[in-house]
Amino acid sequence: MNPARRIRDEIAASIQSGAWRPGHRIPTEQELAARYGCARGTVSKALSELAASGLIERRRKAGSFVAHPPVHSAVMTVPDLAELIAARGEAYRWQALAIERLTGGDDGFARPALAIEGVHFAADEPFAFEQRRIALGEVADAADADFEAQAPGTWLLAHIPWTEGRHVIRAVTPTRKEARLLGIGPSTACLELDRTTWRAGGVVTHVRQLFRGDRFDLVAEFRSGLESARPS
Amino acid sequence: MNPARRIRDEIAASIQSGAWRPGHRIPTEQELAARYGCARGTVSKALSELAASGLIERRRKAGSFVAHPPVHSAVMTVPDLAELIAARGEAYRWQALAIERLTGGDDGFARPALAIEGVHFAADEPFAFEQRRIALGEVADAADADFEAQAPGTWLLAHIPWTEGRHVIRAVTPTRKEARLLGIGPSTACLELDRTTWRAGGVVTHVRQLFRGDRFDLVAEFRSGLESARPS
DNA sequence: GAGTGGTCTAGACCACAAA
DNA sequence: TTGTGGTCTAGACCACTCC
Repeated sequence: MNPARRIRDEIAASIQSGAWRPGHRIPTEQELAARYGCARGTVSKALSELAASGLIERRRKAGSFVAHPPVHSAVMTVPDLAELIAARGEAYRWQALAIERLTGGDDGFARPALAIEGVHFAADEPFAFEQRRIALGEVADAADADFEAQAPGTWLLAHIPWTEGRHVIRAVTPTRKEARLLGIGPSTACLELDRTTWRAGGVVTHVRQLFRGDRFDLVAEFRSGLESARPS
Repeated sequence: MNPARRIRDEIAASIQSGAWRPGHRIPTEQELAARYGCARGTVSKALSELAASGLIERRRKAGSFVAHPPVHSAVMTVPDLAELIAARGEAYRWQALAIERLTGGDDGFARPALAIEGVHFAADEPFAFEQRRIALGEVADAADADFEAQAPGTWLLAHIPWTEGRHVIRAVTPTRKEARLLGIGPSTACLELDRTTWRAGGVVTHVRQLFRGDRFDLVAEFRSGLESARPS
């Protein structure tokens, strides 16, 4: 077995089993190198990985310590809707309701922009209602895309990879119009997902998606950061 | 500047700016070492960090390539409610409604177990309703804890650090009883958070929390995995 | 077979913070 | 001042996989 991996995993096991409590001091790199019979660089690599995963905290001169657990950091996978629905084995369809070019006005979003409204369908039933703005200053190509044929999220994913962003998730009661578009009663709870997406400091797009509460839920997982099996 | 960090950041910038598209081949470690005038180990460290953050993919003999972006992996912070409310500057209070020891029966949860129901208050108004089970086989100490005085989540966080788990988030309409406990109308949408928590393969606790939709929302952020500033 | 990443070594120097 | 982590080097060998 990999020496570095072995050191890393044994320490991680000591922490996760509760044998080493938060605040516990971990042996120094030199001590570990002697104990495992390897070079200090190898120990350093193992401890660096543990620190990167948040399990331990390292301070110069003081040493390495078991970190205090973060309150809860979970990884949530927010799929592209077209892929999500296809993965469920249902037919996916996007229907644009309105596409408008915004040049003036001020709603806090950059101009010029594209404003798009539409509905995502799964198996020919409404699944989510979407309202989006795209900053043409950041994504000039978007002006030529055909958002009647392709959902803007799918297009953006293919053309603007590696963005940063922020979601806000809440439960809301839909407006009458929204309930009608989603084919639900006016008091059915909906999950609202607000996502703002940046690249290099500039806002690329903002989208508000409204899901039928009875058809969609989000899943988030938290692990100790290690052995990151690829989420599929 | 750190050579390793400099290499890492320059490559990351090339990817995030869109100059290097997904699939683009990155120079070999040897080429980069020559270009930056440093040892191959330094380059290797930089590329390993990029690979760990998911920005690139490395294959032996073939080389390193810009990865295809994950659909969306966002990090969600799920705070301890006592801390969350204290951080808002409001008074926090926990009120237990029922505490029961389960020895028989079968609801899919291990026995013996503790079943707890209660309400979290912020500024003396109901904030969330909670139903929880704790597996006493995994957490024997919990039998002696005073869950009238302290919310079980707070106790568990202090006594069982470093767990793994899974959240399911959805929007629901509360039952009459739940609406009454939360002090809301029966058609106010609520955010439901179902969390199962493991340690070493065994389920430690399961909790269902119901939040007033008008008082609570979740935030999740996605970055490129680098320069992880600690979420506060 | 040959090129690439993966890992390890032994040593060195530096930066920083605690004592 | 001193102990600790942080980083870098030059070299070595291995493992994998594409050709």
